[in-house]
Amino acid sequence: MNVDVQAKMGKTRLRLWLKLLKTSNAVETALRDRLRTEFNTTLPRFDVMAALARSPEALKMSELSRRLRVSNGNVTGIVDRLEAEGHAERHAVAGDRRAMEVRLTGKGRAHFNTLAVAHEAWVNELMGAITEAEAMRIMEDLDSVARDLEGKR
Amino acid sequence: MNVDVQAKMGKTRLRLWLKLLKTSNAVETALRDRLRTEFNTTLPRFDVMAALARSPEALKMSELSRRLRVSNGNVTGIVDRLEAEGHAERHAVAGDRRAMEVRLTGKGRAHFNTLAVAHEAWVNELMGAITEAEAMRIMEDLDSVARDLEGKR
DNA sequence: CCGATTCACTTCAAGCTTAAAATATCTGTG
DNA sequence: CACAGATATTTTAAGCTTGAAGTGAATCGG
Repeated sequence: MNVDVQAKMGKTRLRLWLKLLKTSNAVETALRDRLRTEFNTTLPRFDVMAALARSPEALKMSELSRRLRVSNGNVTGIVDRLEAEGHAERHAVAGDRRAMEVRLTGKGRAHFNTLAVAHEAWVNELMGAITEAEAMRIMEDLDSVARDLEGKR
Repeated sequence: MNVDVQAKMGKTRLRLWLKLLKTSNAVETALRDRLRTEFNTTLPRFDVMAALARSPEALKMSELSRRLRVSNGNVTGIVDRLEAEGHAERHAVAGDRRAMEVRLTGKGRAHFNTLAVAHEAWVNELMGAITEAEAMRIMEDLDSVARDLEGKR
């Protein structure tokens, strides 16, 4: 590829990145605001609850950390708060005294169901400008980026 | 639109959102890591320096806050750190004793130029899986979402 | 069985982020 | 001019996030 074309491509990718970041920040901010004002909770807590709700089994702290791609210390703090709210609980793991497993309480599960319905509706509203066909195509393109990044880690 | 088709569309948008979030988090995390390990700085500081470098005039704290879409208090902290590093400086604004204007120092401007070159190369590398044509199309789609969101605020 | 290493988790320090309160200053109205 | 309200910024409290250090427990090679 000639040098000028390559430089132009580079600028296009940079613009795409800035737009991607701006859009996802805007959507994320809207979701955070609504979780806070309507349900007095946060996105990290929602994410942890979602991981727990999706799993048929209780999850160990380290497994939560791995699935959500956040540090162990981070999970400690979020689960502390979920526990203080009565939405999750820690239990000892039989056979490994180092480990703790986490599960939603009944109250936590009920609360999450409410949150999840609202969350899905919000996302639909916020991304309403995207059609099914566009969504499919963008997902394919993003997949290629994700696969690429996966290799780098 | 019939109810089933609508529900399916909703799920597709939710999946798109999750993928968008995952991809932009992955790219952002890679950029943060590199800024930290290679230049001992952070994305928020880079963003503030970029805003200052792009502007021909010094910017007031409130103008930085508006452009970067972050709170006033946030800008106070970031500029404090840039100032401590010798990369930026505050000056009184003639005619308004409440206001402060911020500008890059010579050192800050030189440092930013280095950062900006590396940053653009990193973005190109991380988003290398996207072609020019794909980039243009995704940007159009994201624009429609952004315009939509703009109206809501 | 013992010592070294790895593993699971928590704690800590530092930085980013926000909303809300606090300060100081400015501006328009009577 | 007085003063009410608007503006510019900083401070504060709370939460999220990370990397690194710390604690205790499991495991593995000898």
